[in-house]
Amino acid sequence: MKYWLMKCEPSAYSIDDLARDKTTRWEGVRNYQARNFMRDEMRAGDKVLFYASNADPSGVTGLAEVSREGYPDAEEPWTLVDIRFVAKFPQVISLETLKETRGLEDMVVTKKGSRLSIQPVTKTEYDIVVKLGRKK
DNA sequence: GCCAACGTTGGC
DNA sequence: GCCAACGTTGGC
Repeated sequence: MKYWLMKCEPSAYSIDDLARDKTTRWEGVRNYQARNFMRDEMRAGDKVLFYASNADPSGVTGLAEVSREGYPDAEEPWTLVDIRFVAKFPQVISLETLKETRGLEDMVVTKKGSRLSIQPVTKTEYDIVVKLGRKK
């Protein structure tokens, strides 16, 4: 079981869209490192922190999981996965909060200049964010 | 294989 | 909307 953070601009696709659709094809990733994670490491059932980038505020808006493992995009040489809606947080866990939270110091998304749209997350980090997300 | 130019991402 | 940081491209 692995844990991931997947970014998307809410103007393109939001947690509400995922809640409505239940599952979606994670199309359009055009970065080799992110592709390699999808192609080589993601497994069905892996847990996903759904992150809204370029948002107000940017942050984790909910949870998802991998519902279909990496399969080839129509456009070579890219890969995609499907993800399934799990939960929407009652409030966004903002990037600022993530940066201030003990235990998340090494989380990729809190690092300056981290543009990778699919990032590995440790179980510890995942659990901390889920705990934050469940708080009212 | 270097690296300048260019395009994109994403916080602010 | 700005622009720093980063990834990619392509000439050499």
